Amino acid sequence: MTQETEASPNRPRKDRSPEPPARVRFAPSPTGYLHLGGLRTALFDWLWARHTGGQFILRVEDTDRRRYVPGSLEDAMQGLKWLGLEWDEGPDIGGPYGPYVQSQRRAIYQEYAEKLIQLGYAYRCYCTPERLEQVREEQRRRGEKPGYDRHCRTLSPEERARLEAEGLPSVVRFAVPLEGSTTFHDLLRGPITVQNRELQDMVLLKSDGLPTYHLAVVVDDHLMKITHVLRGQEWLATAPLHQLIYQAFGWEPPVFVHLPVILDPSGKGKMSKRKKVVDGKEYPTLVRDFIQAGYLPEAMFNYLATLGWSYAAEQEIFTREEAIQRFDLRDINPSPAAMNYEKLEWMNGVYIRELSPQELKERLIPYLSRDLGIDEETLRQDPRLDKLVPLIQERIKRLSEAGQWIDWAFVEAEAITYTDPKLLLGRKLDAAQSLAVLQAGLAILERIEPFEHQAIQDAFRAKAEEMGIKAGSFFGPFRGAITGKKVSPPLFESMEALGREEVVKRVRRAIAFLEEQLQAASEQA
RNA sequence: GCCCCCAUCGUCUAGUGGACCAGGACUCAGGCCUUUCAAGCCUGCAACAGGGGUUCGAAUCCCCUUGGGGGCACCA
Repeated sequence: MTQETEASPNRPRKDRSPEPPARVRFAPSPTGYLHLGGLRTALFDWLWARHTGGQFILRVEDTDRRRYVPGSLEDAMQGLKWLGLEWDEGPDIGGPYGPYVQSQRRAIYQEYAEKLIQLGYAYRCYCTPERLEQVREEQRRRGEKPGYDRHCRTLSPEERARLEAEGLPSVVRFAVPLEGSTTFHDLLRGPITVQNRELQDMVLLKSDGLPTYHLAVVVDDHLMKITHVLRGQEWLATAPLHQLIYQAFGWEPPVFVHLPVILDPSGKGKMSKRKKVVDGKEYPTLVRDFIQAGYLPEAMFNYLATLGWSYAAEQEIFTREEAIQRFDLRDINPSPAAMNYEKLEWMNGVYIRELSPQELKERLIPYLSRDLGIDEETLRQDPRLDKLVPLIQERIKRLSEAGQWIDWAFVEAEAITYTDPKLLLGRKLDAAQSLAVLQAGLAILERIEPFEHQAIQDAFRAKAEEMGIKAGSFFGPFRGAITGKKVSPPLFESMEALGREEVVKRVRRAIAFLEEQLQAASEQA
């Protein structure tokens, strides 16, 4: 047994001092169903929490009431649970820093917004959406960068008092320094500096009293003692603003980790939440659709972890525990990664083959029930399924493919049609020869004891040799007769699973069909 | 348009100045096995975007160009 040495390509990366327990959160907004990018962010969050022995927190960022999609929070929680990402604090289980739903924290944000105003880092703005749009329109026309013109930033106290007395609705905006620059640190990219003049006086508190993301995320991450903020790269541009808000409050910012976006399979463009169509093929992007398509959570876990991170130089397949042990935020690749569905499929196949047949059967049942129209309990009791599952285990890549491999076993003989004229013909055999083969085989099938795959196969091989026909050619007509397909699970095991009665019935039907064909052909001649 | 980020086979990646005429995986091609289809095994194709530096030495450090991505809301 070779010990893993320093020179091994699978050695752990750099020696690093152990990290203190981290507090990380996954903060979905219930504005749509959970998609792959969100799930990967959650996975990295969870991995880091578990690696450091810290906490993984679920927080709901529902501050946009207009875009709320009913059921999306439940969808996100289901998706996380499906992948095995259990959270330590969250809206459903509570925790020491609750509530974990932002819409229930209004008063907190208002208090902190007020504090910023008092400190001079924020101001009330009374501009109407119409005026804002007009300003942007003019800026665009002049070829300038569109943005708020800071009209209300310089209002005199008297003017403010007047507008306030009129009862005008207002928002709270952050007062970005007019000069200088702001530097924040991204764990993967190092220090990033931007000129303050590039920044906007973003809205912190909306006129409906709810905060925007910028205020809510800073306040909550601070109050909830979040140590590492993992989020999509789309937040990189506003990170300087967040840095300024931390500074204004006098708080220590967390470690920022902006994760690279996941690109669609073509490699160009972020994967959208909708199903992606590339080269005429439709790909799932929502977690629920991946579940429907029959991907295993352990395969998805493994695959997703390799999108932007790698376990070891020469090992693609690894367990949850191994991932936890080696995962390090510093090893995340900052460049965007394209989703590779073929590799996911391959990996899913690997995990399917690793399952015990019993386990696979259990996982297959919901899909088979759906696709075959048979209720789950009936399927569970059906002894044929126990024989069939091992036969398809190394043939399916997704659970949803099982139905089309074994549907023939769950229908009446009459439902098997032989409309494809080649279906019942053995390789290099004509109709008459194939008929003779079926008749010879039928005689065996009717009386062979026991009705088991090895015995049947031995008898068939002997008969084929006797008739001077290659075994493969001899078997072909039976495959067609019994399954109605050119491609099927191994023939003799399939026969055994179906049982003598049904097998004989189907072979007889096939013989009758071929006889009819030959009859019609001779009449025509 | 402006700002920011990124850059190794088609794709995911290993690689942190010499052990690299660049390793693994998916895909693809060929072969073996074989009752179809798979699975498995073997072999092969295939990359450091380009140009300048720094250095005895650069995939690795710096600059420019090019390409790709992200962002520019009272959305997150």
